[in-house]
Amino acid sequence: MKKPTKTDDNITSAEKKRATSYDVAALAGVSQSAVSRVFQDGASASKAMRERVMAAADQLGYRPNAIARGLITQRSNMVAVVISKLTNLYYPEVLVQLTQRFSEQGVRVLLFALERESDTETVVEQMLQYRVDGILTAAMFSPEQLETIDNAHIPVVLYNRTASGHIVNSVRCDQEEGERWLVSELVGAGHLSFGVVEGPPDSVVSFERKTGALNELRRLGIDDITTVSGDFGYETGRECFAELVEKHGSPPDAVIAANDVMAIGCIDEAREAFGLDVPGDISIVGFDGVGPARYSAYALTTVRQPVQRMTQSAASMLLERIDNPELSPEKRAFSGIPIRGRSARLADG
Amino acid sequence: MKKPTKTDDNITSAEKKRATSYDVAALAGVSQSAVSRVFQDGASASKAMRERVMAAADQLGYRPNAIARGLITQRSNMVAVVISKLTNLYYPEVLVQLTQRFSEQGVRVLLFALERESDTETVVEQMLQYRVDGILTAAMFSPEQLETIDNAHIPVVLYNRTASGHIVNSVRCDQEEGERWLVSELVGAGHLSFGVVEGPPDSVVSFERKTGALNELRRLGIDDITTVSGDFGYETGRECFAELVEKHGSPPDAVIAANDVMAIGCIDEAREAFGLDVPGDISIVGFDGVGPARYSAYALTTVRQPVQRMTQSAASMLLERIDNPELSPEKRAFSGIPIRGRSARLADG
DNA sequence: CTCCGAATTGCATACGAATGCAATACTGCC
DNA sequence: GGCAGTATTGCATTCGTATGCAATTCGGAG
Repeated sequence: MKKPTKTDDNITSAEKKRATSYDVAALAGVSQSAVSRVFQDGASASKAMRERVMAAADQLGYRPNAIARGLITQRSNMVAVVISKLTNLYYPEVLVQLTQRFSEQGVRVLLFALERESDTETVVEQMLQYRVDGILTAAMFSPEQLETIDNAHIPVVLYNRTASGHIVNSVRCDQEEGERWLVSELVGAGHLSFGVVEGPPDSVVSFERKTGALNELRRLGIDDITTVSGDFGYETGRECFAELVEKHGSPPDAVIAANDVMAIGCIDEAREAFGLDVPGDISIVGFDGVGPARYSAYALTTVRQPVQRMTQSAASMLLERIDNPELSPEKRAFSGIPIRGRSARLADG
Repeated sequence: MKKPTKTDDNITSAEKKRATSYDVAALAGVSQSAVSRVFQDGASASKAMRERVMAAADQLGYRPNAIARGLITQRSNMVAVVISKLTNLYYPEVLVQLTQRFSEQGVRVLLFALERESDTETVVEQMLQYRVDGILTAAMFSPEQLETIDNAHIPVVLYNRTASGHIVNSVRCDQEEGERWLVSELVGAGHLSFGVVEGPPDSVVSFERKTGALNELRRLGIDDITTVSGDFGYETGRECFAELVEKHGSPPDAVIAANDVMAIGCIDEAREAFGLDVPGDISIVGFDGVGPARYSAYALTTVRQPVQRMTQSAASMLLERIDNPELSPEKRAFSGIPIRGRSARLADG
C-alpha cells in the first residue's frame, strides 16, 4: 500500500462529482489516454498499467461515459425499436426477445411505443437526434420518413411489414401463405360460407392476412364471404362475431380472424351469445400462435409465427447492416407453423 | 435570396456528413452559438435570426445531436426501464404505457430486458455508463446495486417491489390487501381446504402474494393448505394443479394462484384432466386482471391492478425526482380492484 | 441628436473520452 | 553491451453542442 496522493479527502466512493478519466489518470499517475486505453478492448496497455488504472478506477467508482464515447466514436451503440400498442397483442413477447438479442451484442435498445401504428410523426426526429446506429420497426413509416432515415445513412429493418415502393430490409412471417393453408384446409373440409374478421385499418399485417384469405377463397370458388373489422382486441372479436352473424343473416360455416385474440373473442361470443358449438357448428381460426391460443378452452387452429427465429434473424440482420452499411437490402420471409387445434373441423386427422 | 457562400456544392440534402451546428451557422452567416440558441426553448434570438437559421438548417437537413447535447448539459434525457421476461406476463402492457408516459415528457426510454428477475449483473453498469437520468425497475436489485446507483445520484423507482432494508421510492399494488380480500371471500363462502400456487422463487410479487394469502388463511383458522410453485406460465399452472391434487390427496376446495395465467392453467387442468366443474366443484382465483382473465371461458375471480394509475404515478414520481433530486423517498401503494368473476363461489351475490 | 437600458449576438471554453503521431520503454539477439 | 524492432505511453486534437461573459445593436425617451 502506498500513501494516497497529497490532498486526498479519502472519500470512500464517488461523492461529489462523477469521476472522469482525468481523475483516474491523476490518481494513478498516468495520462488520460492510458485510462482510455485500459477501458477498451483491443488497445495496448501493459499489465502494470492496467492494474494501476483499475485500482484507481474503482477507488473512484469510475466508469466510462458512454455519451462522451459515442460523441467521439460516432457510434451510439443504441438501436431504436418501434412498436405500436395496438399493432398486435403478441408484440410484447417479440420486444423482450429483441432486446435480449441486442443486449448480448452490447447494443442498447431505445424504445418507442406508439399509440397507433400510424403515429410516427415525431418518432423519426427523435431517433435521428439520438444518433441511433440502426432502427427496427414494427410500425409503418411513410416513404418520406424512410427517405429521411435513408439520407441519414441509418440501416432499417422492418418487422412483419414491407415498404410500399421503397427498397428496404425486412423480416416477416409469410401471412399470405399461412392464410392459404387455413383456407384450403377449411374449404377442403367442406366449409362453404365464410366470415372474415380483419384488424385495424392501418395495420399492414391485418391487410396481408385478409388479402391472403380472400384471394385463396376466391381461387377456390367460394363467394359467400362476409367481412367485418375490429382492432385486434378481445372485445371487438366478440362484437365482430355478432356483427358477422347479423350481416350474413346466420352464422357462416367458418370464421377467419386476423389474429388469435379476436378468434378467441369470436369463439366466446359464438358459444355464449349464440349457443353454438365450436367446432361442431362452426369453425373458427386465428393467426399468431400466441399464449392464449394454447389454452385448452380454445385450443385454436391457427398459424404460429416462428418468433424465436424471426427476432433472431431481425436482430442479426440489423447488426450486420450496422457493421457493413453497404450490404444490399434483403427480405426474409418465414413460413408460419400450422397448428391443428380443436377450434375447426379440418380435412384430415 | 443571397448567393450561397463561396464553395457550395449545392447538394440537396445531407449527403456526405451529418450537418453540424457549425455548418448551419456558416450557411446562415451567423455564429454557432446563434444556431444553438435557436434550437433551444428559452433562449434569446430575434425573429430574423431564427428564420435565417431555420432556413439554413432544413436546407442542410440539420438536427441537433442529442448525444453532444447530453454531454454538455449533463442530462441524457433518457431513463432506464428494467423488466424481466418471466416477472409476469402482464408487464408488456405496463411497459408500453410507461414508455408513452415518458415520451410525452420528452424523455426517452432505454430498455433492459432480463431473462430472470435476478439477472441484474451487468445491467447496473450499463445504465450508469449511459448516464441515464433515472431508473424505473420491475426487477429486483441487490442492496449493493441500489447503493451503487445511489452513489451515482440517480433516482430510482421500484415497480411493484420494495427494497429490503434500503430506503427507496416505489409504486406498487398492495398485493397483501388483495390476497386478504380473496381469502376472506373464499373462506366466507365456506371453503376449508386450500391450494396455493406460487410463482418463481426470485419474484417478489409472488412472495408477497403467497405470504398475504397464507397469513390471512391462518388468521382465519384455516390450516389445510397445500403449496406448490410454478413460473407464472400457463403450462406450469396446469402442472401445479395436478401436483396440488396429488400432494393433497384430493382436489382442495379452492386454489389461489399467484397470477391469472397460472389460475387459467389450473382451471383447464381441473376441468380437463380431473373432470371438475369450476366453480361448482372447486373455486380458483388469480391476480392481475390481465386480458385473458376476462375471456368468458374463464371469467376469473381476481384482483385487478390499476395499471393506468400505477404507470402514471411511477412515471411522474421518477420525473419529479429527476427535476428535484432532494425530494425525500416515497412509497405509493395502490389498492387492487376486486373482480367477482365466475371462477369461484363467493360469499354474497 | 444623444444617451441609457434591454435585447441580441459572438467569442471562447467546457463536457469526457478516443486516437494519430511521436517519444519512450522494453525485448531479444548478436 | 549495443542495436534493431516492437510494445507502451503521452501529447494534442477532435467529436457537436451549450453557456458565461463581453461586445454590439436596437429601441425609445429626453
